[in-house]
Amino acid sequence: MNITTKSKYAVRALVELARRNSDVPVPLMVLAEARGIPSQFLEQLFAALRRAGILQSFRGVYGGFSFNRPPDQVTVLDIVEILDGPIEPALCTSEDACDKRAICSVGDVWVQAKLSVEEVLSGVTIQELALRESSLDGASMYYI
Amino acid sequence: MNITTKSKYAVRALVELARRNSDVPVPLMVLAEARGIPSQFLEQLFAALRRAGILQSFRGVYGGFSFNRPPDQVTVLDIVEILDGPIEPALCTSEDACDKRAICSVGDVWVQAKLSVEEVLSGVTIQELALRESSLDGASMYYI
DNA sequence: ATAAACCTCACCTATTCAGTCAGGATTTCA
DNA sequence: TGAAATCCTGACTGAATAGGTGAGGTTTAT
Repeated sequence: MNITTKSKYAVRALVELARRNSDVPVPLMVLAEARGIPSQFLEQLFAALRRAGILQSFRGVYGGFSFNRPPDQVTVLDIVEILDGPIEPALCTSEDACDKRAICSVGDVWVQAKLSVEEVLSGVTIQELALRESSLDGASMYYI
Repeated sequence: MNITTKSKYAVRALVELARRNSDVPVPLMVLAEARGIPSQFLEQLFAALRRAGILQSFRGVYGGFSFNRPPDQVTVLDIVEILDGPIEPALCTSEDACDKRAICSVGDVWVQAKLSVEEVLSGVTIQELALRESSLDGASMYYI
């Protein structure tokens, strides 16, 4: 299972959400347009994130989405695993996928790759990404 | 682009090849059967590896494959890149794939993940994997 | 009642994955 | 020379996944 545009879109939208006033829910349409994401596609992703406990949603007028778990406690790995499933570079990484365990040491390589990706992605939170963007914006202001 | 069974099969077959006498070429059929790989599928993979300069081939009776580059100079990353293409966890990793560079810092995360995988896979050679297997075999002999 | 939002689930098209098939070219040996 | 063993090539295929779209329903504020 790869990292697909699902995770990519979702992370972008979540960063957008994190940068806004967290007191009021933000309509999905606003996030989708701000980041150039097909809104009906994003609906699927946010529905999954809500079920997973990352987001909360409010229906009706003045409805929208907000974080259920604070964005500094949501890692990129969380999002990837919810939307794209566990990272498995080549199978052999899960227990019984390979029948040649005893005679084949190749699987270790893929496991190492998996762990390495997980370490990177679990080390970055949505909050951090939002802050990085803010500092980018700030920097670019000097050039305007 | 993910890491698919192509790389997985190819690495296994190459390890098998590395463990055999390198003086004579080994028929693909032998490697395929030793590792449970569909032989016609492996043919495609080995053809690509030959074109890429990893293997050399000999036709006819007593033909087969042998390494063109010594197996301690062939990394797992080499194989993956030849057969499955460059590792790109979510695009944004290549230059112009993302039009939001200036305002989006999310791409950095995927780049980090990519680099991290590349580091792991480029740190392991076919020779090393072959040696690991030999030591596994040796160890298991104590229990027979 | 109406409009703004979320919710659900089915559907769809293109691409990729994991092979298979058919036949051809080259080399060795009898 | 002919047969056998091996590599070589390109087309094809069935299944799954990726990346959405569409149609309609439910909840809520005004």
